[in-house]
Amino acid sequence: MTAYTSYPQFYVSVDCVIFGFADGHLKVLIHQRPYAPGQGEMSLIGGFVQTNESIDTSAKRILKEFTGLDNVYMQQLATFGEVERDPGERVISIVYFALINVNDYDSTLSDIHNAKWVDVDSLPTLCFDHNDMVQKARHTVGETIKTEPIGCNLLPRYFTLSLLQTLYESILGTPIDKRNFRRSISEKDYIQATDMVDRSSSRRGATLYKFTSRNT
Amino acid sequence: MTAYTSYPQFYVSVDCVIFGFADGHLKVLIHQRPYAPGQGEMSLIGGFVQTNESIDTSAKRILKEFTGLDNVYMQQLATFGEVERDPGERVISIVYFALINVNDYDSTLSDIHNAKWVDVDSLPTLCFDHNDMVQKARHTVGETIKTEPIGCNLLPRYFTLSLLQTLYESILGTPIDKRNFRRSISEKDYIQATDMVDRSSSRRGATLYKFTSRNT
DNA sequence: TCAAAAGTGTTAATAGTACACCCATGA
DNA sequence: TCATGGGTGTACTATTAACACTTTTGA
Repeated sequence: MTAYTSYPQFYVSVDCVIFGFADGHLKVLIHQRPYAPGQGEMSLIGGFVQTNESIDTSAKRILKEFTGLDNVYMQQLATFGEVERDPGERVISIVYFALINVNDYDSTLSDIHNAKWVDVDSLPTLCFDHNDMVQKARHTVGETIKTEPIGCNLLPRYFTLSLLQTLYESILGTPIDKRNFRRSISEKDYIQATDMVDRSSSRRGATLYKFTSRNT
Repeated sequence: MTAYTSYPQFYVSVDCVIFGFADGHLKVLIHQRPYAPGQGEMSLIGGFVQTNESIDTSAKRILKEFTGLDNVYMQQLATFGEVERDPGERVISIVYFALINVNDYDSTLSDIHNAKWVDVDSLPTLCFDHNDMVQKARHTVGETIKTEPIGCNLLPRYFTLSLLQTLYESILGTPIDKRNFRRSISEKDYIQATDMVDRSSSRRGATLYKFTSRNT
C-alpha cells in the first residue's frame, strides 16, 4: 500500500474545450478565471480532479457545473504537463473537448461563472497554455467530423442542409461545394428528411432534416 | 501560490508502450513488475513523474532507463484515470508509445529489468489496465502509418521492400498485395533505393532501400 | 418582378483494388 | 534444374473534385 510514498504527488486538473455552434460560427465557452494565478484572465472551463472520481467523471462533473448539461458528447484530448505551465503551482491538466447544443445551454450560468461563447476564429489570449488546447481540440474535431456524425451534438434536433453545411465549413475552415456536400452527406445514413419546412431563412423554405440516431 | 491547497494531489505515472519489429512481428517491450501491487506480474515500462520534469521529459527519461535510447520517436497517447485502476493507490497514468529499432536496444538492460519483447498479437495478461493501453497504442500506430513514414523508426537503416511490407502487414494485421504496396510506397517520397543488395534472404538478392530523411 | 436561398447532375481526375507471371541465383 | 524470394503492369471500381442553372416565394 505504501510502495509509492517516495514519489511526489501533483494537482491534476481537467480543462474542457466546450464547443458550440451559433450564428454560423463554431464557438468555445470561456470564462474569467476567478482565482490566482491568472485571476481575471480568460480561461477554459476547468476544475480539479477529486479523490473519489475518475478523470472522465471529473470532466463530466465540471461540464455539468458550467453548462447544466448531462449526457454530452465528450472525449479526452491530451494531457498538458509542462513544469511551469501554471505559474502558481505545478498542475498537470487533462484536456477534454465537448460538443453541445448551445440552445440546451443553461444561460443563467453565464452570469454565475462570467462565462461567454466566443468565436473559435477570434479567440482572445487565454491563460497558460489554453490557446494550444483549443487549437488541438479544433483539429481533432475537424478530423473526426470527416467520418463520424458528431455534428448532431452541435445542432438543434431539426436543421436545414444549409445549416449543416455551414457547420462543416466553420469546423473545417474551408468552403465546401454545395452539391458535393449534399451528395456525400446523403450517401451516409446519418440524417433523414422530415416533412417539415423551415421558412425562417428563405422565402422558398428549406426541408428540415434530423439525425437518424441521436448519438450522445 | 496557495489557492489550490484545498485540492487533492495524486501520484502521476508514465507508462510507455514500446514497439519494436523483429522476426517479422510487431513486438512490445514488457517486464516483470518489481514491486507491489502486482509484484511479479507482467507490466508495461513505466515510472513516476518527478517534480522537476515535464511529462514529456519523464517519458523520455523512463524510455532511456529501460532501453538505453535517446532521440526516439515518441508520442503521447492518452491518460488513464479510473479510481481503482491501480489496486494499491490512486495513480493517474499518462501513456506514451515509442517506436524503436530493436537492434539499437541495449539488451544488457533486459536482465536488469526482467524485460523482454513479446509479440503484440500474443501478449500475456498485463497488470492493471496495461492491455487496454497496448490495444489503443497499436490502433493509433496503425492509423498513423497509413499516412506518415513512421516505419523508419522500427527498421534498420537499410531494408528490403519485402521487410517493409511485412512491417506494414504486422502493424495493420492484414495481408497487403505486393504490387499495390510497392506502387503506393514509391508514389510517396519516403524511401529511396540504394545500390546495395541484400542476399541474406533470397538467392537472387533484394535491393536495399533507405528512408530519405531519417525522422526521429 | 426580383432578390434570396433551395435544390439538383454530369464529367474528369485520382486513388484504390484485384489479379499472375517471369527473373535471378545458389544449392 | 529447381526451389526461393524479387520484381513487374493493366484493367476495373470507387471516391473525390470541379462546375451552373432552375425553383420557389414573400416583399
